[in-house]
Amino acid sequence: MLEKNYNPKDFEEKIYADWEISGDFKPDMRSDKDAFSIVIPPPNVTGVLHMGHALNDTLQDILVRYNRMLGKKVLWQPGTDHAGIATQMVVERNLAKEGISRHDLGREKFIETVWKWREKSGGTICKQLRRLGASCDWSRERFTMDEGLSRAVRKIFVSLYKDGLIYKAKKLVNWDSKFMTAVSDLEVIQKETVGKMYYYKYPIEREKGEYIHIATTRPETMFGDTAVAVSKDNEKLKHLIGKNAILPIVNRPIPIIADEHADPEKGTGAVKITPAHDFNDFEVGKRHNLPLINILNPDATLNENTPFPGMDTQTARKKTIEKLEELGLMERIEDHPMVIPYGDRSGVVIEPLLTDQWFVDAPTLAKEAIRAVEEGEMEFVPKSYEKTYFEWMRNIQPWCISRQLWWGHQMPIWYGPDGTIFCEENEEEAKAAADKHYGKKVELTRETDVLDTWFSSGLWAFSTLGWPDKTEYLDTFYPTSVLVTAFDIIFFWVARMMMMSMYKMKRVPFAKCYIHGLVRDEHGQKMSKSKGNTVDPMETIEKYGADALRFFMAAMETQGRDINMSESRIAGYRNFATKLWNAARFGEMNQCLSQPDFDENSVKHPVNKWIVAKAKEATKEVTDNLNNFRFSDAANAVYQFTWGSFCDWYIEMIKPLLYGEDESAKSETRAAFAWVLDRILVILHPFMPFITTELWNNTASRQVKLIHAPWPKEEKIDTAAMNDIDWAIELISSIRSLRAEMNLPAGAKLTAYLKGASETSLKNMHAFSNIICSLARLEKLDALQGEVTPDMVQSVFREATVLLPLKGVVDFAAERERLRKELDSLNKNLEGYARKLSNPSFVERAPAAVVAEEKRRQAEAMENKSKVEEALQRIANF
RNA sequence: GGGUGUGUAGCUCAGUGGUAUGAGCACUACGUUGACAUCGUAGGGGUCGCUGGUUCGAUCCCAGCCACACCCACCA
Repeated sequence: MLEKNYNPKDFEEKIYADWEISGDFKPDMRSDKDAFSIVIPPPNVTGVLHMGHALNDTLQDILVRYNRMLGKKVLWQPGTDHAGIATQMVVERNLAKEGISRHDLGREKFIETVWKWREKSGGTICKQLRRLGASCDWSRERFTMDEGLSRAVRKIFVSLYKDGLIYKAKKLVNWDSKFMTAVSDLEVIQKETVGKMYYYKYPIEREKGEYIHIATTRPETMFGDTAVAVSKDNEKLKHLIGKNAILPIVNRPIPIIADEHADPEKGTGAVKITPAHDFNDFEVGKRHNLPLINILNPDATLNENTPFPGMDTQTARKKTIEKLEELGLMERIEDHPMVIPYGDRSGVVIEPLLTDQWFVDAPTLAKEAIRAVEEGEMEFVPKSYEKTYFEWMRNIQPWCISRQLWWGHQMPIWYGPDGTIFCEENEEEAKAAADKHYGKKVELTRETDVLDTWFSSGLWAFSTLGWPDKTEYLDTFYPTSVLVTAFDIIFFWVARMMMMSMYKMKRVPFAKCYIHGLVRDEHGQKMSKSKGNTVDPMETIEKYGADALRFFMAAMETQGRDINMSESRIAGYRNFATKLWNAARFGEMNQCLSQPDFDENSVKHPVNKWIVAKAKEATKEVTDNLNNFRFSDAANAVYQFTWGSFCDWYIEMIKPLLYGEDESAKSETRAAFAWVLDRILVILHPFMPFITTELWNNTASRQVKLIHAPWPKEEKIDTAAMNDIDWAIELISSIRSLRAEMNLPAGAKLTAYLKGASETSLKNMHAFSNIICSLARLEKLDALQGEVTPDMVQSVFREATVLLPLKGVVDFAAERERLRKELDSLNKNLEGYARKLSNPSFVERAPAAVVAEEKRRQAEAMENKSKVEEALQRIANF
């Protein structure tokens, strides 16, 4: 017996454990059906589940469960990401509590500590994914730092290096002074701030009283200036070109050069050029062969190339200004809106810094990645994201992959005594290569830099399947079927996976890429810890059940839009689960048992025929929409059917049958009920796996587990049977509504009321009374088939127009006006139809079906016109 | 500066070239009839951002405008 109340906590975890223990998430490798695979976007090993994961993983689980029920070989490959900076940060923070820094431990010990930490705390998010119901094959769980994946990383790295696609270069990079590492462009967040613009002047060499006026937001960088640029078209300043300015305080002469970078309209028209600390200036420096002077230490304090070694930039800025003021060179300071780059993890200002770093030749790798999308080998859903992807890929810059961290994949690079680079997959090979190169044994030192986390993530689609080994899984599941991810990760991950996969596998990593939005708070604000508007999915699950949260995510997921969190809506879907639970209880109480040999096509009673047809219609809608990644439409179809058709109408309509005397109708109805409930459980299962499984297990003894139950194949839908009752429902609804409008006493029979009505009104209700008779039949629910026709319902509406004014409910004049307007509009339409149909080119050239449709519409409009005229006629009497 | 998207009921959002059968929540009235008050029945509530154009007909297509959001690049 089912419990009286739906209480998800009673069974969700138990059911999940059963699936996992029974190996229900593992693909059936012996099956000859198609493969379907998804690799999970690996959450950070430090992560805890947030609503974004809940959305992302719910969508994947829906696809995975649906395809599993289609009988395919399904693999959902799970795992976590080592998340270089994030993880190192967490562990360092823990150490700091004990007063230890990573430098106290040393590299090796520190890495050991990270591994230990991961053992202990790294599994949180995977546990939480289980709670959500994610049907990943956990036996295949991977971690980007696993030996297998690390091997893949080394192999790709060496291959890229040997193909000349990875190189070392001294370049200006984004430097994070907190972690003291380079970061990629993507890891830099630009933030709007109101800063200051400083105006001051540099004296001109050997020309007393002559100055060049400079404007800058960062005066302290002047010690790295190696030129001042002006535009050659700048009439006011071009006479200075070729002369030298004297850099104050340090009294270093620097040339005044002509460069198009200097915009005469901006600032003072003259730009100080600091090639080692500004990306634009770096380019100017290259054009003019300027020296590069680095003025910063790795921790962003000034170095010995400045008068203020060891000082942080803010203090140095003040000092510089003071000095300039003392020298009488400072002119003014203004507020200035500007954008300052910050590290996305560290939150500190990112400094452009000149260092040796390693780069991937992204522009070259991007070519194939672009082509694959252009030629449709990989499709974005929604398609509009293609544009974003192309835009980024076509303007891609070399990707800085080296990080001066400890936690991550150490680069497979060894240096010989003279600095010669040996890039091999392991130390032995590097040594061998070095021996060969030098003709003798030499000592090698390994590069200490580690790789950007996204380097290993880029290989995820094939490294998790066993590459570089040839494995059955790689063979079966690569390329994967679809990648599901949020738009903010397109550049970080999707683009890199595409590049890496096209490079090494020569095939796309996934056939489709479904992009969803972000989960925001209920007012559309981005969720963030600092705003305090985050909602913890675990708490939501605790309160409403995982099914309710999942269904919410599915029902809200319309392609390409962000989702606003709404607790009331989640509660609504919990209520939906309750509704289904109670419907199942109703079935149980009425002995509606699933019958194995039941043929749903053999039902006789109109109500049963109707619900069977409706169930098939809903199935088709769910199927079609899931095939097209239309999650909300799919979820709504099953919701509407279950609540709107099955619970609201079917159950009410079969009560007289179940409580009645007709035994054959009764047994047919019981079986039909059970069949429909089973159907609901099947098509709802991908969305609400827990409650459906619980009901499946408790309403009958089953041959198959619901998780493996076959998804219904395409079915013929008896539309005639469906229409009969659909019309009846519309009819009943309209009559109920009418009753309310007429203020009938509660419980009064409409027929009784009509008996008491005046002759005149009854006269006008000829058609209406027909419907009342139909209603009477309906309530008995016999001989229903074919009794209620669209015409009857039409007449209800028509007659209502007349009836309502009678009772003073509707304003007569307004009603007349409305009808006149309708008549006008119909006349206009009729003109249009007539014109179109008398146009020879339309009649001759348009497809026959279109012309027929036009004629049908014309006929319909004519009919409507006469009805409206008739109504107007009648209304005229009142 | 470049790009993308959004503007529909009180709120959050679906949707469509043919009178908006819109959904959930909120609201109002009535109702504890034997699945369900985590419920039922009914109701109120919309100039579908503004202005033009195409069309017999536009909320939907096109153009312009207004407002908002996001992404990319830059600002000495």
